Amino acid sequence: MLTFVPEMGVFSKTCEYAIRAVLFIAHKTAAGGRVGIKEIASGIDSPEAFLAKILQDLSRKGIVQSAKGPNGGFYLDDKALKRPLTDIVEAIDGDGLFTGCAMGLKQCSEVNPCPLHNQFKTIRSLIHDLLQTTEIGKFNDELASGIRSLKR
Amino acid sequence: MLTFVPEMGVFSKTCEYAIRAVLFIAHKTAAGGRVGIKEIASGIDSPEAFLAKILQDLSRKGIVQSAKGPNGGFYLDDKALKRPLTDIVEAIDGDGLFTGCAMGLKQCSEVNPCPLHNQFKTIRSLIHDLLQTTEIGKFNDELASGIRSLKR
DNA sequence: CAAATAAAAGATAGAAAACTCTTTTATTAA
DNA sequence: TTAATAAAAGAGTTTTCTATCTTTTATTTG
Repeated sequence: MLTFVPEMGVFSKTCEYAIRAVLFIAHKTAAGGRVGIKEIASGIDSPEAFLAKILQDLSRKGIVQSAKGPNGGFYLDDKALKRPLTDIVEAIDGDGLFTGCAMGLKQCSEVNPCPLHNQFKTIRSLIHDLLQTTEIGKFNDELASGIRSLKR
Repeated sequence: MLTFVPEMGVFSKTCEYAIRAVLFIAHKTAAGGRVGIKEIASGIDSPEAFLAKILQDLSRKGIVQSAKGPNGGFYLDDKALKRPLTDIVEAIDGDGLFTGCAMGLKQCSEVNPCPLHNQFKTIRSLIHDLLQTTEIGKFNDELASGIRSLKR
């Protein structure tokens, strides 16, 4: 019997944590300063050690900035604040969501289309446009005021 | 280092195979008859044993019909041919794609929205509408003529 | 400089998804 | 009624993804 039912979100779990963490860092450090892994993990309700690995990765890729030692932590420089959400998604999940075939065909294209090719082309580009036109810093105010949530 | 880059399609791999297999069975048996697992697996380029498990599951759930023994195989009755693609997706992946939060929040809703709630509500319902309004038998002609592909 | 702090790095563990193999059951037809 | 066929069922294995733990490196402050 096939008993598993995947979570099947649009993004991987790693990517979900990544987006939440980056938005959390963005609004927490908008006025300067840094925020530590403990506070981030509890602020977005994620496993601390796992999130540490994810942020390590994002830091290496320049999506977030970090500093070691006392008063250290994660933060975003001005450039990072203005990056689109696509940068996070592509850093973690790659571009499969934007370019892949819904039915898993390797060579699905205009000349060799799967049955759902045209419809999903539209949907994929909607998702891409949405993420591409949304800057990381966009939600800072709504997060500060509490009308948007990053946990639960 | 985080070295993995998930495939991250919209559906699980199991579900991709399921959709392709069901559409294959639909067009192969539109004029009556049955089609065996070997022919289906090679027709959609999927691992045979794994697909057998998936079809077993779909058969139990009434999405496809099957018969054992010589001249046995899989087929679709009239009712099954008219079912929407959502039935396949929900049978395999559940409804997480249609109802879940893009950022993985358990209680994301109108009153407790994640930053992407409104935008993804639109996208999720677009995907649902598309699958809900598309009957399994819809592609039979295009598949028969070869202008749509289920492999590669 | 020593102690404390905090992220980076390395190594490993656990869970879920993807996939395989073997045995059993049902059906057909010689 | 036996042999052949083909799916169903059961019991794995492998791979990938998610998560944890320990050690190291860098930075700050007393």
